[in-house]
Amino acid sequence: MARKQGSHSQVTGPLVRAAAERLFARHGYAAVSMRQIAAEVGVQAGALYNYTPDKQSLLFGMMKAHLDELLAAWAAVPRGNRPTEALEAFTRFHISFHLDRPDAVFIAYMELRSLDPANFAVIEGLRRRYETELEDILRRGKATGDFTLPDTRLATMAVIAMLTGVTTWYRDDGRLSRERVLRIYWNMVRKAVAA
Amino acid sequence: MARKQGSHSQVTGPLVRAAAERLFARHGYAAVSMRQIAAEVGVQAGALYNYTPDKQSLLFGMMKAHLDELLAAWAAVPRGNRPTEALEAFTRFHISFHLDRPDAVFIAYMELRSLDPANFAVIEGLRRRYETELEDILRRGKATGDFTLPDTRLATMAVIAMLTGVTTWYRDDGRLSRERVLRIYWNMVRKAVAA
DNA sequence: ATGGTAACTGAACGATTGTTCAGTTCAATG
DNA sequence: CATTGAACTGAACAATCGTTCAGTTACCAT
Repeated sequence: MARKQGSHSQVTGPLVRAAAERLFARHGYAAVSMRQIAAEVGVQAGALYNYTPDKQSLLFGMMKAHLDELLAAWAAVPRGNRPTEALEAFTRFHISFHLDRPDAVFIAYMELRSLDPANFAVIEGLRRRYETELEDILRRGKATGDFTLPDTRLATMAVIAMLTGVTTWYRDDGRLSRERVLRIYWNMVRKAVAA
Repeated sequence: MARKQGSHSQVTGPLVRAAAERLFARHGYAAVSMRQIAAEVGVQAGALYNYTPDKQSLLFGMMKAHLDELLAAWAAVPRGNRPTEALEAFTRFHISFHLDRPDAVFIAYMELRSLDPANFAVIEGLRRRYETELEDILRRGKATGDFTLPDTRLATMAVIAMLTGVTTWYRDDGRLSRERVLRIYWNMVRKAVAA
């Protein structure tokens, strides 16, 4: 046996990336073997190398794609001019985006150490660019007097940590609706940075 | 060659646990081999099995020790009666404790998925007990009217995530002193839950 | 001094790892 | 319908994995 019926790279390729993402998120990059990924796709391990030069590229590719998409999606979000409005937009965007992609988020935050130094530099740069988006909002709000922030960088990290934390406990079929979570978090953020 | 000069289990034992903790934190449980740990200690891989029945126990042991210590340390912290005082005590304790043990904290949060189901249940239970300490404070503060919290459980998770996030960026030789970080974070927490 | 035991070596084990590749089968083109 | 290239198998590769163990050495109580 060799090629399967109805097999196409346009079909198998996405399946490979999806299986890898799911498994990496569940068990961690180092704990997942190429054979496990292949089994999930329904293929032999060797076939994966039609879709990635190696295991590391599989990880790097999905992390880069995730961060590119994150930055692009935020760039497309309409936001008010005033810092408070921008901060609310960011809060709601960040939570929503992350809740929609729990696996990708988990990998992006947990598997940084599994990246080659060169790949790490790229991903770290993108992550930093995203943080700067929030930092800029906070800085503007501080300048206008809308926010009270002893240290803007620290506030940036604190808010991001708090928002990203949602992914660790939120369940779609849980006690709280998504909209309710968004509202409560926005309220906490608003008060935390309030003048 | 066999036994080294001056070798004692009281010396080597802690060295093994320290090396494992450092390496697990740096590269992840699955990515670290027993031979790497042994090399860090200056010993052959087989010698490690005088100090642990297997690799999994090494991980479980350090996570359990960490959480036991965390709960004991918090129990020993003097705190005021009023919810606001208790919350401040918790905030300062949590950050301080975590900044003192970056590796143990990292492992406790990242390697949950590397635990056997039985071990996971134990660790998860301890973690939950710790979260409940904060949740109780918030609940009391809500009852007395000191705090405004639409959802106590959500607030608990948000605050813990924010506080634990400190470990991802804080450096002892960094821009901000520890005391300054403590103060700023307490201010944000205070405002976030304020009535 | 000597025997016992604690601490360790070094080699080995079966299993599994990422990756390669010659060969096989299917889909699409002419 | 013949041919070509894409998609995949199945076996193999060297390396490494966690773990075991017989043997060797150093420490310590007697």
